[in-house]
Amino acid sequence: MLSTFPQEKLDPRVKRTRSLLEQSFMDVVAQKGFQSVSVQDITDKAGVNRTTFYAHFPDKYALLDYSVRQGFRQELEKRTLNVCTFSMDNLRALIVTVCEFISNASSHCNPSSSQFESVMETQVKAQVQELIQNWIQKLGTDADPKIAATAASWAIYGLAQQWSHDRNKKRPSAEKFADQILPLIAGNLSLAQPV
Amino acid sequence: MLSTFPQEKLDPRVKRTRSLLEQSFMDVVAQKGFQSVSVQDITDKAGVNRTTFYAHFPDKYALLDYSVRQGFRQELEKRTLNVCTFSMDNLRALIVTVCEFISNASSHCNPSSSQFESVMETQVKAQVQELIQNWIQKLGTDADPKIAATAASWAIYGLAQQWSHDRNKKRPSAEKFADQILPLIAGNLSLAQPV
DNA sequence: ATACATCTGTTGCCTAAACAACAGATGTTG
DNA sequence: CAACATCTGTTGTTTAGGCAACAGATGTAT
Repeated sequence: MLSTFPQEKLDPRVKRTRSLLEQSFMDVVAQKGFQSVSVQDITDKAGVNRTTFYAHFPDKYALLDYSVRQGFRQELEKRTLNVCTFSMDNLRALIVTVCEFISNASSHCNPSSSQFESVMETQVKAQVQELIQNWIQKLGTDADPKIAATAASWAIYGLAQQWSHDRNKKRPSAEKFADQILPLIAGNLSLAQPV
Repeated sequence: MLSTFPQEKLDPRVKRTRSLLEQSFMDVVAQKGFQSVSVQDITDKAGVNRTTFYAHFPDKYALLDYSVRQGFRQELEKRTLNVCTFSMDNLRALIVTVCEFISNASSHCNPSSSQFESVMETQVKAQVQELIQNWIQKLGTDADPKIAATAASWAIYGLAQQWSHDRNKKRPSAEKFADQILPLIAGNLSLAQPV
């Protein structure tokens, strides 16, 4: 199994605790909003001691980071995009994944603070970039992987965000939208000049 | 809060582990049947170390006991039958609970070994008896609580089991059936002669 | 302003859970 | 039968998590 995100073998207790905190965090944030949630709220709902929280995360902002990162990672794993090589179909699937992830997050989270959106952007872009860079390197073309991956990840995120903010009745589905911008993004990948 | 089943304040880790084992046990038994399931199967699915299992239960038979006991207890708690006094409505609700619990268990568990049914009978009857005995004692009538509760719990379980085994198209709903046998059971309670 | 409550990080001590490794039982397959 | 695998309980050691208690920050209502 070669994965872009090789998850080290963690103590089952650690996996369990983090998973409990993450799930509880999602629930309680959806209910009270991010800012007004306390560490106590999170650990109470998770059934975990408050001290244990601080053994894993410095504060609730770090848990926000972690949750978004894990959430997006799981979406990639669902579609096995973490264990594949480049293809137009996979690139298309990646774009759809980003669109839907942003869309779900902003609808599900209440109210979507700028805190939240900033973390979303950072984490999602970082993972998209890492994935694409990995694709290009395995292709062995003469494009500069870092340049191309950066451009593509920013473009994808920007377009996906614009799409998700679009409240127009005629907004296309995520799939249609992905088809529409696919050539543009693919261009980013192949046209990047090596340094 | 006066409850028939006062649950001591347990270490959250203990509650969590037992709950994980119980849930995993239900899943894996429904899938492979009780006899062919190993302790390893249970702990693997639960994400718990095998050694930890033995810290809580001597063997899988003990977990079967525990799971059935807890399962039925939770059904009682859902309907707040663990924190109430006697009334015809509550007695009716108790009968319905037993009927549905047996019915669900035998349909959900695959295949329902005699092991399993025997444990069901023991655990459910014991709890029904305890509950009814408690009701009678609080009433302060001259009926002998132990005698009456024993008779009633056996009668309820026997009738509920017969009802659940009934494959007739005209079998009444649990509620209708409870109405039907309610006078008979109530008679058990009031007519028990003191020693 | 001040008293009261709640939240935040942090510490030291204790207990539950993970893990590896063991011997013995059971069980299948050639 | 013998070789092999799998399961069962058990032990000793290490690590994560629970808990009580702390000082300081923030907040809020009188």
